[in-house]
Amino acid sequence: MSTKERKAKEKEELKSLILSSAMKLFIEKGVEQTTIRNIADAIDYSVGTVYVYFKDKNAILNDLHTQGFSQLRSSFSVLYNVADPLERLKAMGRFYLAFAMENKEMYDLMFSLKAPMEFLDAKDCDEWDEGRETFNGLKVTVMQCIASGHFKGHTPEPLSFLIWGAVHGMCSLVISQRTRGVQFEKPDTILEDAYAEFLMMIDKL
Amino acid sequence: MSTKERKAKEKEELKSLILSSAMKLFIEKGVEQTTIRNIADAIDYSVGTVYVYFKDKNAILNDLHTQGFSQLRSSFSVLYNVADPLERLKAMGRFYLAFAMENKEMYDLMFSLKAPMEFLDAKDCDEWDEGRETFNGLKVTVMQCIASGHFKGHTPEPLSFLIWGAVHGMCSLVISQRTRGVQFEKPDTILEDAYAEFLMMIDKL
DNA sequence: TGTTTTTTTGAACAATGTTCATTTAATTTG
DNA sequence: CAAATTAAATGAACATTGTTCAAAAAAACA
Repeated sequence: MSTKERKAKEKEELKSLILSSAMKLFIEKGVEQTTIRNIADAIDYSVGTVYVYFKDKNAILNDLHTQGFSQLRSSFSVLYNVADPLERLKAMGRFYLAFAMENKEMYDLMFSLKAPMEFLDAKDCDEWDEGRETFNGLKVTVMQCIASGHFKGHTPEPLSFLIWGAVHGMCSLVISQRTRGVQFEKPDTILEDAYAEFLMMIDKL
Repeated sequence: MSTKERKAKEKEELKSLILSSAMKLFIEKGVEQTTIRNIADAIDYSVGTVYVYFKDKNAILNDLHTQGFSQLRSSFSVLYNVADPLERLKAMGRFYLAFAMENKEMYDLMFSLKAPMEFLDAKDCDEWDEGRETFNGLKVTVMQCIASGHFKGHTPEPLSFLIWGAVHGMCSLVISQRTRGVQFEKPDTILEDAYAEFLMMIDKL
């Protein structure tokens, strides 16, 4: 059945087209400001078609959210060449920060917006695979740090969560514009400077 | 002019009524799920009246946001009795965490949602007074810690931002449900446990 | 070519934020 | 106190959303 295969491929392609177009618009004008009609217009299909391929807007958001985690993982993949766990941990932080700053809207979708999580509710699923996997990557590294003599007295899982929180927190404050008007002495480099503090902190643990 | 005063008071009261009713609904059903009609219904006024007292929904959000910072400040006010800056810093973190967990919707409004910041844009204002004041409280404490011999080698402002980020980050991940499905060994106490790690970390600086 | 299946369509619906001419109530004035 | 003026409250109406679904168009099949 050649036609069946071709049709399946075409369906996949249209689905991808909707996703990439949605992503583009989300990045350009923000998630909430992008309407289904916008997406439909951009790909020259009608509104109804979008709903053939996606149950609702949250489904699109959820797919994009998953895609974002792929990107993040692939950006992390280089790190598995770094043998020293402490160095790897530091690099992970740097990569995480860079990813967040280069993909602000995406980051928001991945770590802040409620919509993708609501989609999980909808198919009553407590599991959030992307999150667990990403966190485990961090936890493993932290455990290796402990195994090689660092972080004396610390417990791996809560410490990993703290580290995640620290890096995420700084990104989140910047992206949600809560650093605005705070009038830092050096506003342009505050993230890098704070990350330098983070590195120093890690070294003292 | 007694009538003028009374009228002004009545206006203030109705404004407060709208705000408190909105807050209640936001907490009950979430910010996005609460409509202006809901608010109007709750206080037995028409939709139009709400718009007499507030320019738009973001204006309500912004007022509530400001109110939230009052609350947070007043929760912090006890801390100025704590003479030792390091102890005060630790207590600030604890209070911040407690505030966030007890007022999740409010916290979201204060530190994550875009709407209150968009309102600032609307009256093209780069200043975000609440944020600056709250951050300064932290910075002053960190500087006192440094003055009394802690945090050697660290720079006050970036370090303060890192600390804010760490505590905020953990709250934000919990509130935005990104801890879900991560399957912590002890999910119920992860925040407290991570906070204990934070305290230990502070002590090592 | 005629029939069946698949895909696409866009008008229609409900819900939401928002506006504004009109009505209602309160206050002031003669 | 009655008329005139001012202030406050109203809710129908509009534009914009997400979403649905019967109908039309296109494609596949026989």
